[in-house]
Amino acid sequence: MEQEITISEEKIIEAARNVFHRKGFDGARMQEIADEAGINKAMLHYYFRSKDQLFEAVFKEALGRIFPMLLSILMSDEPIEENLKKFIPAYIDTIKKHPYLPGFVLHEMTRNPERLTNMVRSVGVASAPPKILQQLQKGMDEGRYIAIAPEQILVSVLAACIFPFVAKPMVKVALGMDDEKFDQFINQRKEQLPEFLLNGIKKK
Amino acid sequence: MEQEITISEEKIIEAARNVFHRKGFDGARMQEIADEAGINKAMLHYYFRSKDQLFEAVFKEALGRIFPMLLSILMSDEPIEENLKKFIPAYIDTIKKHPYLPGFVLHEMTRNPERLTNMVRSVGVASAPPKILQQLQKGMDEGRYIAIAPEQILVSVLAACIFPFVAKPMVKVALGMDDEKFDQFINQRKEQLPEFLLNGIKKK
DNA sequence: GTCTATAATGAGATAGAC
DNA sequence: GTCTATCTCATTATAGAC
Repeated sequence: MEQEITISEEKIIEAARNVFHRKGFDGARMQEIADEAGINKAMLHYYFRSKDQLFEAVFKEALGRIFPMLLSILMSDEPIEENLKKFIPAYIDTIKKHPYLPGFVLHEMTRNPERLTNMVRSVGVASAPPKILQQLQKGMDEGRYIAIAPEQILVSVLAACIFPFVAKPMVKVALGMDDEKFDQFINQRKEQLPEFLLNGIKKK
Repeated sequence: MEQEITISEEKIIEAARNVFHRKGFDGARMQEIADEAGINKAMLHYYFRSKDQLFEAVFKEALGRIFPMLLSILMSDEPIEENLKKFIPAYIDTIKKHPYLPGFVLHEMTRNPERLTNMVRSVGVASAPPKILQQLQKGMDEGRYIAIAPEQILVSVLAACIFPFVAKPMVKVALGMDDEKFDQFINQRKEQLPEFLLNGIKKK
């Protein structure tokens, strides 16, 4: 019997993830989630009580997928070159598996920024100064990197990884791609992005 | 009397823009738009007939703000250096005036990609090959630029400009900024981004 | 053109049988 | 645990007075 629970609960979460990721909280319908899970709408309430709580489960799961990735780049002890060459392809691969995840999180954060602030507060992230910023600063002081605020570089790195997925429809139209071409584009990006970004940091 | 029309209509559009940009179509409430415009809910329907049509007006306006900017970078005849140095600060300035616009457009495109496809089709954009891609290719062929697919560079440029606004809450938390600090961050970005991106393109 | 009141519907949530 | 039927409320949309 216990297995039944986990099976249904897992089916529900999976369906809810699909629907919430694509449509956001406001656009999602409990009926659609139930249909996608192949069960009855009442079951959603049996397991998760309300739409809010079901959403909360999906949103926390999403943060749980994103934050470790962010922290791994922010806090890595490795030199930046190795860090980016390892991190960027891994990051892109993870997003490929859940392509709607970044847009979902960004949209829901915009809709309700306090939720994020509260979560961070409650988890009590010590918010240590990211090591990657220190490393960038050091490289600049030593004249190896060009003089750009480390924060600007960091945001540009994340932007370069995440944005293509958030803007997929726009990219497809602007560059005349179908889904297959877009997938090739992402694979190419995995290879070429570290090179491009590192080249941007280094002094001539 | 005619003036009354345009005044009310303008007030409504402005209120609808504020609400739709922040909450998206699904999260927006006609009541909230009416309150924000300081008029009665019924007036919204008098002027725009339905929520769908009011949204359509706001969405078209949004595309009308974004596409000219995109085309101006894509199709500029100027050398890339001048193009980026002029375009990026101008782009960022425009977004600063409507900070929720990019997230709004991206979210609504994800929610309904066909709308975009249809619009582009109906406008019949000839979709000429972007000149900036040709210029990048030329620079590579001549050995001035590093060998990265021009499309990857183009998307990275757009990402670097747009992403900070879409991810504002995340950036603020990750880097411990308040609104004032974030504004300074954006101003700094306007100055430093062209430098960083051009450095990324150029060969050592 | 602008308002109040109300209709019509959609969606989250619950009751209760099995 | 799972389903059907139903309740309740929020929200879009309209009717009709002024």
